[in-house]
Amino acid sequence: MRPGPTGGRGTSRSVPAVALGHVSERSVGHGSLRLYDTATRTQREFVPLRSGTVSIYVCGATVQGVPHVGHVRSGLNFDVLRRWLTRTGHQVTLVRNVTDIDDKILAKAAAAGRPWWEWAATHERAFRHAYDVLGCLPPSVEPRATGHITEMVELMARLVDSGHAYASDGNVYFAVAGYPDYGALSGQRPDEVEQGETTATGKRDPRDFTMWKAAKPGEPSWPTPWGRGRPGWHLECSAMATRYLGPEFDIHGGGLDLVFPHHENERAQSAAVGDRFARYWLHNGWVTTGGEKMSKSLGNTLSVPAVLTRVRPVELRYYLVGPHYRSAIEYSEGALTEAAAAFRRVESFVHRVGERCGTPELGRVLCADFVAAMDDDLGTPAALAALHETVREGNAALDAGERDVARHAAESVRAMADVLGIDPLTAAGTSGADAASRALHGLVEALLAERAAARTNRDFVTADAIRARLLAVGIAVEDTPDGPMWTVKT
RNA sequence: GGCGGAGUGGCCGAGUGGCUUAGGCAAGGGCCUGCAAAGCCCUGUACGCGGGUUCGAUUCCCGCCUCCGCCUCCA
Repeated sequence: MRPGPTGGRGTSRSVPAVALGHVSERSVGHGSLRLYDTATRTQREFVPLRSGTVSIYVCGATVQGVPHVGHVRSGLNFDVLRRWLTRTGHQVTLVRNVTDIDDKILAKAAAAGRPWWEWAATHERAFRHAYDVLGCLPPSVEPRATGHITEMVELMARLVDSGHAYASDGNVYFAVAGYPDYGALSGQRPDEVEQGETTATGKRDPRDFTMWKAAKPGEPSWPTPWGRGRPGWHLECSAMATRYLGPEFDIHGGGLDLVFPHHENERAQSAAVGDRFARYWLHNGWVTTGGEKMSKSLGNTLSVPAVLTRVRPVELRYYLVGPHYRSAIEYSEGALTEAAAAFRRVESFVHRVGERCGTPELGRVLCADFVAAMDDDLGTPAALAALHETVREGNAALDAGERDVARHAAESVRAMADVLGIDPLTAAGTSGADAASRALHGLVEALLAERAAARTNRDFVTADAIRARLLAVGIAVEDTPDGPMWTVKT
């Protein structure tokens, strides 16, 4: 627990009646966000290149299949980063690329007997839908690899001209020996490393990696000064990051597995032509199943659409955003269910306040503990603890009839939840204000009026029968000092 | 072989050289309630194993065990 100027958790616990005394308006632009930088293996204070603006490049998906919960964790983690930066007064530019040309896409499309571009487009839509439904704010741009061949060729030309790359039989390789800093990001020793694309024989050094692959019969290709071919994975991210964010930008993110070789290679390509490239490198941890990394070969039982048949989107988001972004998540149905229950506690608090005090606004006031937690390398676990403390204080205030305190607590809860993308009143999968909902509302209210009459007459048999009948169709009724509340159970 | 991560109470999941030993879920007791539900209060003393440093270690150091990731496509 980081002791803050207001005394931290101890203060809020011992003086619950002044629950709002421990929250504070975040002073915009004066934060002290610290982020763990993979390149230095330390937490560093985050200072953007240009004050007030932040540029982020996140490696998105290779759109070769249906997204699973591991894929979207990355998108979610960086969405939280983006929301926090925005909330603390930064203008954020977020680039999340789409790799739409790649060996696996070609192979899977061929196996399915479909055009590669259709296969890629289909799964790109699946990914975007998954991100959307889980409440990821849209990136500033989602560049596709195939749309940036020109930039890639330009970058390769610079590398070839400066002697950092060479062409051989239509392949273009990066010469690792000419870049002494190779390995610094990942901690790998170049001598111990052997790059994967060794089937090609034109390499001058086994450590060299492929930037561009020579055309093969039946595969798509684009023209270059060294012959037709298609881009390698590493080249495209360097080209697209630079295209949209310039030669130097603030944060480069992605999954832990991308550190080597992908990000090491990106950095080498860009640094070799004199670009400073990313200033901070952030990597999120894995979602594993049965102790093993969730790989694409495990089938689609953990695809996002499959999991969303069991919990609501916002509940899956709570599950994936709750643990620290750098720790591993061992996926389990039990833990997912617990996360859903934890979210519902927050949700029902906001609804309780709404029923009794009017719908709480989306507040601006955050707990000091919440701010401290988020500034500490996006400490979402401690941030959620602060949020839950506020829920408890708000519930207590509600029980004590202190409506103003309760309403303020709910507004603060909404503000904190919004930073995490789980505000119960706006998050995906939590609303339903259409015509059918209004009709349902009228019907339930009519039955509850009957039940109220029965209760007044102390005819509890009838009253309980009405409640049981509603419950049987999935509507739970709870009596409160302010009258009955009902919710549709999901 | 090279590089790196992890083992916390019934479960999930933070964190820390001792202090009010997060938070959630589940459990037990209590308050409230026609009942139920929700809510609130209380309870629960955990840190893989063996050494070492220390007044004191789950937290630092050494060794060991187990598990996992990257080095090939991967969020």
